[in-house]
Formats: sequence, C-alpha cells, structure tokens
Amino acid sequence: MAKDRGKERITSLDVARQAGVSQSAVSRTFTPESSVSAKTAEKVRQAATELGYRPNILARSLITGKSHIIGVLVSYLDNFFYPDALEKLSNKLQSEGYHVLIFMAAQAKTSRDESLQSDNSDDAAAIDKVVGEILDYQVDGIILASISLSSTLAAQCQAADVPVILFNRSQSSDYISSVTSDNFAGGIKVGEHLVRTGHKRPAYIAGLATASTQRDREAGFMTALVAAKLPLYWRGEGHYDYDAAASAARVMAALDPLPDAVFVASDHMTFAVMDVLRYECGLLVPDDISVIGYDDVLVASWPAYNLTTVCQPADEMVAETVSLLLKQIDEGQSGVVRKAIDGPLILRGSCRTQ
Amino acid sequence: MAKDRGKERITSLDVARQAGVSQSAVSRTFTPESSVSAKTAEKVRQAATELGYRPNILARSLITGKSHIIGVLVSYLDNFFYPDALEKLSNKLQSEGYHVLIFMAAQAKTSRDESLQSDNSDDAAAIDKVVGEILDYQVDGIILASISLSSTLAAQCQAADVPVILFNRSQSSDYISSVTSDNFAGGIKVGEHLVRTGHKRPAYIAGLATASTQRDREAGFMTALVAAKLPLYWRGEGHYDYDAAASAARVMAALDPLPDAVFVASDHMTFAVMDVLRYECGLLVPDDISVIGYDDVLVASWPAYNLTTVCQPADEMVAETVSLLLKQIDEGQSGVVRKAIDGPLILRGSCRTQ
DNA sequence: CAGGCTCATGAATACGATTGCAAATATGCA
DNA sequence: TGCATATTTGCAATCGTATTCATGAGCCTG
Repeated sequence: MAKDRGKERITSLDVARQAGVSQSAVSRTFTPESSVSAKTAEKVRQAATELGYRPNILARSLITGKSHIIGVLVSYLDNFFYPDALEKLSNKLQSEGYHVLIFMAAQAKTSRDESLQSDNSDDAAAIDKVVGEILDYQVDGIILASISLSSTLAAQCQAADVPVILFNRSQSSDYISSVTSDNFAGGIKVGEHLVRTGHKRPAYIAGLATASTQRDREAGFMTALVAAKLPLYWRGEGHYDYDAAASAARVMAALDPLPDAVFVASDHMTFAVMDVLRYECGLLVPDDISVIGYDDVLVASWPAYNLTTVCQPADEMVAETVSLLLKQIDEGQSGVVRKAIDGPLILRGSCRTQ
Repeated sequence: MAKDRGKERITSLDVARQAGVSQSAVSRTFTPESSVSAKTAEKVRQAATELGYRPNILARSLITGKSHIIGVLVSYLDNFFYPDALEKLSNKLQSEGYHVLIFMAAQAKTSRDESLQSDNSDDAAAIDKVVGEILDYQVDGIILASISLSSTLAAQCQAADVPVILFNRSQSSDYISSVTSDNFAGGIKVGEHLVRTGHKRPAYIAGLATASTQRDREAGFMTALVAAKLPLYWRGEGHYDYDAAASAARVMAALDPLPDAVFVASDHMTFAVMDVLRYECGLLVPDDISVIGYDDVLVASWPAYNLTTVCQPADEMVAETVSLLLKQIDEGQSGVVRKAIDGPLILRGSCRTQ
C-alpha cells in the first residue's frame, strides 16, 4: 500500500502481465490501425487504467522516428501579434496531434536592445545555437516566427530532413518556405489611402531594417506614393520597438510644418507614436496628423487608440503555416513555397477620411 | 556525393566508426563528467562535426529518465501578463537547460466565452485531458499558469512523480505548490490607498469567480474597507474578460451618484473599463472617477492609460517558480510550498491622490 | 469435412543512446 | 625497471515501445 518510492514506472510490459497478454498486444491496443481483437483490446485497456498506464511517447518516437513535436522559435512576445499567433499556432497544431516546443531567441532583454542598432551577427549566432538545440529534440518541423536563418543552419535542417517554415518573415536568398501577410500590397493600400484622402506630407516610421516585413511594407508604400507623384515628407526608424518609435515620433513632432500623416510599420510602434503625439505634444489624432499602423492587433481596436491599420490575418496565416508544414512533413520537402496572404486596410478613427 | 534520400540519420555509431573508437567513447564525449581522454574526445568531436552529428535527446531521455522538458499549460494569452510571464519562464528554464513544451487549455475561443458563466466542469475535463497529454511526453515537471487542477489529476501527477507548480493561482484543497503574488496584501493596499485618499464610494469589478487571485484580491480589498468602516458602494463582475468588464462598466456608469473610485481585479479588464468610461460615457479619469487595476502589465505604463495598479513582480515570480520546480525535480517532492510574493502599488495618474 | 484464407497473437529485434563492469592502458613511486 | 594504482576504453545490457515474421486459431465455402 505504501509506495516506497514513486520510482516505479509502469510500462507496457506491466500492463501485458496484468492483462495476461503479450507486450505486443498492449502496444497494438494503443496504436491505431493495428490489428487487435476487440476482446484483448478491452482487457488491455482495463488493465491499463487499473495500473494508470500511459504510453511513453519518447520511446515511441525513438522507433517511429516521429516525435510529433514542432519547434517554434520566437524572437520576442511584446508585440501583441506574436502571443496571438503563438496561441493560434499551438491550438492548431494541438488539434492535428502535434505539440509545440517553444524557444526564445533573445535570451535576455539587453541582448535585444543592443542588437537594435547592430548588424546582429552575434544575434544570428545565438539563433543558430538555439536552432541546434531544437534539432536535438528530433522535432518533426520548425517554425521560425519573425526570425531569419543563416544559410548554414538552413542547410543543416535540410540535411536533418526537418522542414522549416518562416512565419511572418521571408528570405529570398535561401530556399526556405515562408508564410507572411502580403506586406507589399499592404503598404500600397496605405499609400493609396493617404493619397485618396488628400494627404500631402506623408511620413514613414520604419521597423527593423533587417526584417523583410519592414522592407516590403515600405516598398509598397513608396510605390503608391511614387505612382501619385507624392514625395515622402519625412522618414524615421523605430526598429519595431516601442521606445525607439517614441524617440522617432519626438523628432517628427518637432518638424515644421508637421507631416499631415504618418504610416508606422507596426501597431506596436504606432501606440508609442500616438502616445507621444497626444500626451507629450498635445496633438490631436487625426485632426493634426493622421496615423496608420500595421498588424491590426487587438489593442488597435480599443477606443483609446481606435487605430486605422492593415490587418494581418493571423488565423489564415496560421492555418497556412500549419498545413504547409504538415504537408512537408508527410510528403518530404516539396520545394520552397512563399505564401503572402492579403489583408484588408481596416478603417478606424486615427486617419481622417477626406 | 548525391544524397539519395535525406533519410540517413547519423548516429553515435557512425561517428564512432569515423573516429575509429567505440560507440561508448562517443557517448562519453557528449556526456559531461564522463571519463574520456582529451585525445579521443578531440577525435570524436572532429568526426562529429564532419558528419554533422548531434546526440538524440529522446534516446538519452529514455535511459536517463529525464527529458529536460517542462510542460507549461496556459489558459489564454490575451491578458498581457501571460505572454510576458511565458517569455520569462521560457528564458529562465532555457538557461537552466530545460525546455518548454507549451499547451493551451482553451482549444477554441468560443469554449472560453461559454465557460465564463458556466461551472466550467467540461473545462476541467479538457484540462485533465491536456495534462494527460503532457504526462505522455515524460516531462520532468509541469507549470500551470492560471489554471487549477482536478484532484484526480493532481494525484496522477504525484503518482507519476512529476512535480506540479501552480503559477499565479493557488489551490488550498489539494496539496499542490503554488507561486502567486500576494493578492490579499495587494487588495489591502488598494483599499487603504482609496481610504487614505478620501474616496467615499468605492466600487469593485471582480475577475473570474473560480480564480483564487480574484478571491484573494477582493478579500484583501474588503478587509481594508471594513477596517475603515467604509462600505462597498457597488460590485460588478468582469470574469477577467475585456468585453465582460466593459459591460460591467456600462452598468456602473449608469449609477447615480457615480462611484468615486473603482478597483478592477486585473489591468486587462481595467483597460476596458477606462475605455467605456472615457469614450462611451465621456467621463474623466481620475477627475470623475478614480480607477485602480492589478498586474502592472506593460500597457498600464503607457500614457494612454497611465494606470495606477498593483505590480505583480513577474521576474521574481518566475524565478521563484523555476527554482522551486527544479528543487522538487532534483530532491523529489519536498512538501507543498505556497509562495506569495509581495508587489508594490504603483502610483500613476488614474487615481486621484487627495 | 477438408482446404484455403484471413486475422489475431507472441517472440524477437530494433531504435539510439547511457552506463556498469572488466580488460587494457597509462601513471606514479620506490 | 617493476609493481601498484589510476584512468581509459570497449563490451554488453538496458530504457519502453513499434514492428516484422512465423505460427496458430478461426471462418467461410464448396
């Protein structure tokens, strides 16, 4: 009755003995599509619950070569888009029978702050190290959220035959599949909207220079402006960071004349920009200046910001990412796919409409 | 040269052959505190990098009985406290050589909405199911964030000899360790502050009724009010949900006279309350009504809300959780520990100070 | 009822590592 | 140099499960 030590693991062999069958029978009972008679399956199941037996997934993985684990590497979670995406990713994968082993790229906050301005070469080294750790766990696939991969690591994943998908970032240099929103198209939408609504002095606050999302959004935006022969009035950099964006906003607010509109490359930065404009400079949005963001995170819809922004359809992006990943897992690396999902411009109150 | 199929896994045996040593030598090279001569270790390491070998952690876990995986179960991530805590947890565990297998309790958003009002018995069943899945992965420990555990499952974890720690929730009925902020003390601080600053008609908007954090915060708050012989003017329920809190705020705003202060059981709900008060009712905070929240999430410090709130020290809570968990892993279940970490009341602009 | 067939069963092996044990080699000291 | 001791090294067993293979039982059909 007294359990001396909780050390006693219950194995399939224990269940087999209890049920009076072979260990194979136990295994088959817990393996779908295996041939077991209903009778023995019942005996086994009963013995299993009596003993509190649960199959050891690690041992199973060793044999089958499939761990049903997906490694997810995220650089940071303070941009609200990522917790949301992570939650959806996890749920989706969970419902497909996979599970998420999560890794953070930025070990310490400081390292990220430092890397804002740097060429993040040591950042890249850190990421390579972490991806190595992920591979050690024999994951069936890897999802990198807003992170790029060195060519050598990409090759290594290829060699290990584990598919990699970039989420919300793309990489043209190497042959890695990616799922993003259509950032170029989104940028165009913003530019065209500002033109259409008669803005004359558009400004832009950029995200992290190394990020494909930043480049594409800006490129789209500029394309629309150029098409309308409207010059960019001012450009600042916010590195996808709240504080950096606030600094940029302060510089911008000192301009005379003030820009009459600013497109900020992410909602998260946009909150900083609006906070500075309103509470430090006493400006009104959109009366004094129109503001448009990108992502459509939940907070953007809150009345405090009521932000006009481009929607990144997280649900579709996640669905696409998961289906693409599972396809590559099942059928092997089937060429690189770059999916860009279109999202609408959500009109709210932060941008005047005429 | 041409790799027919990427199927070829590289094992320690391959490395052994390449290096001209035994397979054991390879293993020892990658096992700290093993006795290998520097010379062979070097040969092995070289062969390993040549072949691109990485030890299979799953196989290792099978033998050692330690997976170095911690299962983390989170109910939802839309309250910003949790992404932050999760990031810190993951980083901390990563630095200790562990990794996080993440699980979501709420499969679909809808199920959560439904469960707001329900006795969440099917919610509990879902959680039990997920905890079962976690156990299947032979995790070394489990962290439950804002989730409670059925007694049967608690017993099952005990039996499986895997330590469980409740993060930001406690459970007196069963013998499970927990780490929370000192919610009772926090509630008292809020109550005393409102009394001290001369508020006369305090209101309270409660969180999820089943949550220990809700109960403790309210109990502390009421204790302070009772001590000052100040009756609670009004009480509403927000279930830790933005929309529900907004509804409660609408009811509250219709009161005549209006409460002169409201304590909201979480920052996340407080944002909803402030949005309703300001943008639907045209009220001023704190001129018309003081507002105090709980958690001190990042957004609370943004000028748009500038929220007076009780700080939940996430860093300390995480540090305590991890050290407690690792201790229980190393030394076996060493009795139940319930840690409540004190956090200060952060004075900002949402509550008048005289 | 015999023969052929399907289907369930158990024995044995494999997955990729760790580790106790014993043999082999290196080291220390007189 | 010789012997005792310390350190490496390889062999083999092991972790818990999946899976092949051969065998036996059961079923149907003519």
